[in-house]
Amino acid sequence: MQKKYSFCVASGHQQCIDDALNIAQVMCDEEQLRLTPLRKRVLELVWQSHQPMGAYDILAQLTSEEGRPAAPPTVYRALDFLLEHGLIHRIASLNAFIGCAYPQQPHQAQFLICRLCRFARELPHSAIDAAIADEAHKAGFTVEGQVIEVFGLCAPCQAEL
Amino acid sequence: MQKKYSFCVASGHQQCIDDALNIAQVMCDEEQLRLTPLRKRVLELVWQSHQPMGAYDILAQLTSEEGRPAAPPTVYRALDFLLEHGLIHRIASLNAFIGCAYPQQPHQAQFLICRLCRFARELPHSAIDAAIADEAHKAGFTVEGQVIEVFGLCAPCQAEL
DNA sequence: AAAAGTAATGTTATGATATAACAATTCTTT
DNA sequence: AAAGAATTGTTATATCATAACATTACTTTT
Repeated sequence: MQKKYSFCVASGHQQCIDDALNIAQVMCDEEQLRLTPLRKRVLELVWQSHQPMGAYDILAQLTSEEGRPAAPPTVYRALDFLLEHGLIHRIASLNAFIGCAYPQQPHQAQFLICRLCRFARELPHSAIDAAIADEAHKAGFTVEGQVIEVFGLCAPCQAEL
Repeated sequence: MQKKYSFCVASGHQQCIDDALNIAQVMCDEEQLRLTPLRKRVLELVWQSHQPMGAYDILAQLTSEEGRPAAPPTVYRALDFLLEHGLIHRIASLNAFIGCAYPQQPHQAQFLICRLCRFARELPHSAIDAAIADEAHKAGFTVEGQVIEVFGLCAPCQAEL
């Protein structure tokens, strides 16, 4: 059964997957990048849910649908490609990966992750960026990247308690 | 040779270590916690530098100074104790641990980490917290914890380029 | 002070995540 | 068609972390 997500339940989560794949395809076409069947399939698997997915979960899915078992480098290389071109993000504190909600422009992601349903919501260009830039500036620190992962309870899960 | 850190070079880094151990001792005395020799030694090792340190680095140090080799659970249990009581923090994106600069009051840490010298600077109660609280509130999200790790170049390292 | 109970540590094994190195294949260009 | 480059397959291993149970040490009760 397909898990339902409050924010995509109207159009159906399949729409999220289709959109992500289409955008990725267009982007790769434009930038002369090769969105191979493997890379596309891994991206699709990552998008199967809005919950961060582990590399070995992806591996297991690939193995189950191929005749032969896949090996870790197969998955990690595809993930590296997708990360490098901003199509997915890595959630460091979960050792997991999730589709990028805003692949159009390069950015550092920020997530609100529910500890119950594991839904990971990506915040677009929020005030958090500005606060970080400000703190870094005060310290004379040049920002190159960041890991922002906020854990807690999402609104729907709180309502259920 | 002892690595020098710009912000503690005046008093000497040994002062950082001594302070951290003293504060930990006082806190454990007050709260009836047992800062055993092992836990104290692990805390001291974590404080050997201002760079996040891996569990297996700590393990290697312990092994080299004991007659017998130490096993991973020995270190991880000590780290768990120190984490639980706010004496150290974990840097998720580096799988590493660092002494807490503000163990007096419970808090969620935020770090500026230099990719060259690996110095990890902990920011105390910054505007970043407020921005996160604000964004979370807008999303109806209740914050329970957070991982904030900013990477880039610290001021001294930029000056050297 | 001895016994019982609890907390901490030792020990062995294994789970979970990730990468190195090289071979084979496929795609692209010449 | 051949050469070169990129991708994927394959084997092995590195790295990070915990489960499960035995032993030791500390604390409380009697």
